[in-house]
Amino acid sequence: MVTIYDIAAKANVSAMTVSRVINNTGKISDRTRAKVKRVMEEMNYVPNQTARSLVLQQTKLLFLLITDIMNPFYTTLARGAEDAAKKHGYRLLFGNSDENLEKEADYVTTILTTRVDGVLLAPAGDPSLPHLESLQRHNVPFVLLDREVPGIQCDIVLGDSKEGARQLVDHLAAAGHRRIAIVNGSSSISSARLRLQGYKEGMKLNELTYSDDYMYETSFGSLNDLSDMDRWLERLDPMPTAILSGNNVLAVEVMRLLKQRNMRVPEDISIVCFDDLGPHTEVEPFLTVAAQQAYQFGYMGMEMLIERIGHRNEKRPWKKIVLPAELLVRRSVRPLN
Amino acid sequence: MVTIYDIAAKANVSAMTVSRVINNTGKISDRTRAKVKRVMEEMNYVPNQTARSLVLQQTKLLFLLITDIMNPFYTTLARGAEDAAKKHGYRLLFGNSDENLEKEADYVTTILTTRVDGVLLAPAGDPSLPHLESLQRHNVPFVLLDREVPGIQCDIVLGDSKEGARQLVDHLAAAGHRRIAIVNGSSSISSARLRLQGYKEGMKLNELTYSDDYMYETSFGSLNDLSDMDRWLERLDPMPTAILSGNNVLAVEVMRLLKQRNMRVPEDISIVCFDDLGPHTEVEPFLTVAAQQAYQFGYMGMEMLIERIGHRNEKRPWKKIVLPAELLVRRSVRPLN
DNA sequence: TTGTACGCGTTATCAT
DNA sequence: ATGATAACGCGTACAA
Repeated sequence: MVTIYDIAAKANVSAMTVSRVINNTGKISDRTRAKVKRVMEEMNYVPNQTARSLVLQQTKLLFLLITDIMNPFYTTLARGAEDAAKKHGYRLLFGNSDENLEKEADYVTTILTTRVDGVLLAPAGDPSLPHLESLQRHNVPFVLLDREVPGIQCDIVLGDSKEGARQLVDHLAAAGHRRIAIVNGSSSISSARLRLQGYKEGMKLNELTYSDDYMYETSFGSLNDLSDMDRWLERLDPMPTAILSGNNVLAVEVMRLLKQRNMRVPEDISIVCFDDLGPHTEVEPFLTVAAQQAYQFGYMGMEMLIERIGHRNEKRPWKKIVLPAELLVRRSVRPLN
Repeated sequence: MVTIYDIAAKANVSAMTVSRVINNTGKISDRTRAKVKRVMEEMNYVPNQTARSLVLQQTKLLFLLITDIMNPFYTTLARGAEDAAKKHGYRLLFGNSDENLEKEADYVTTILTTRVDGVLLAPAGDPSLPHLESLQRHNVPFVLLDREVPGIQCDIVLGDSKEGARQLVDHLAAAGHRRIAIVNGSSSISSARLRLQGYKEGMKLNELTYSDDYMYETSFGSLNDLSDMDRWLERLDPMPTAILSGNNVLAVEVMRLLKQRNMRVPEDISIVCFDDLGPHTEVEPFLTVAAQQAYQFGYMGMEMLIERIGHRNEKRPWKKIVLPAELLVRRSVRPLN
């Protein structure tokens, strides 16, 4: 490997001079600088970031941990995070926990041993607490995305889940729906809890009755097996006229199930959900959704993180950004009145 | 930061002994090992991968560079790559070139300075040549994905683009279509060239006439502006009855355009394309496609890469994997006979 | 303006 | 079974 010493020898200067040329620090005569640069070119020199990291005690590496790389919400978010990181000269390591605590634990180990400068992460849920405490213990700055974790104080970017869910219920109620069921992610996830809460409040405000039977809790990720949800739906009597889904992936699973049961959307049942389904829809977007600003989650979260890293010694107050969801009315709701 | 010296001091052993415990190398008495382990626990010791990388001359980092993080083909591929990397104890750095040569160049710089152990990449196109030569010059093992680059010998995973395109034409021809147009990615991309070639051969085999007017070349990424493609379509006389799209994203763009023109698919015009649209489709998959094994691209490519890294000194012959595309017949083609 | 000595945290080599 | 020393490639502090 070509090192600064090889350059130094060939250019008849010291390694220090080469270092200064590379980093544009200190005073260097134009002649020396030109000579060193020429030799670097000739020898195809590339600085060794590993050595640099060791001495500088910073890697210029950031880590983004998401929970579902197949979900367009997270890929769009990743795009925002990547753009912001790049803008500030950081590189981005990348992981996908699959809503799985053990995979998340593995990634935390990687994060720690890699000595990344900071972490942007969507935690798997409340049980992620020890993972986050571990990051804190090791002084790794992090910003949470989309989900709060009780017991952790930190910078965070959230969507307005409660308000968004209420809007979805309002929309359904305005269309004349009275029996509205909800399919939601795990109650160990703060955003799922808030969506449920917003749903309940929306029901109450619209003077609709809520029953626990009308709630089905599962995972936010893709489902391998729809039979359990099928049994839930089977038992409902009377059938709901509409279903609110806690996120986009679940909405698709619900539609898959309805299809199996030969029920049409929205003729037989209406559907709304949180999060949009990404730009690459085969046909005109169909689902009525509370769309979140996925790109902004990543972009703003990353800016917060880098800001925090820049002032890691000061104890600035934690920042919390709450992004509103936008109701996009499309064709998955049937007017009943 | 807690180092092996801190552990060593507290455990009354040398740093070397601590290192041996960590890496399970050499002979250590059970008593010493237990003591060292206990101290490591107490002090929350985490090995410093940076220092390790410097001395071992390997980072255990791999890099995946794709061209469109919003495209489900690539996210699925990424998932495969990640799974394979993890299985072998590697971590994965991640970049998104956006089909853009300059972004690609930036990432090559990152790759070089980071001293990753290997790279898995979908090149932006033939002009990526100098970037790949740069990797070769610096002895960075890499595996190409989806696209060949003339002038570069290396391991590679390809889809059978020619055969896939021919199948799509066959399917259209069998449905009675005679005027088939093609919307394709840049001809500087090998897979786009092969798809065009497969299309032409398919036309010939089915005794259909091909005219250059019926070919529209653009970028494989999302289009900001459909007006140019609109003018192309406008000029066609007679109108094609079907369009073959070079990939999934372009197919969606074509459908967006047709929608603007109030043309229905497949009633007014039929559409087929390369690549599927991912698992999260709002409604039942609609497009008839030549589906590629996206996950396998990533998984097998990663295994090849790691295999290559393990034998980087030997000069084994380059491997080339060609994955077949599978025709999935759905509802975007109207039978004309 | 340029150079010397040292340290970042770890592992390999050689010694005991 | 354990330890001392050097080395990985670079940047900081200080000296010249």
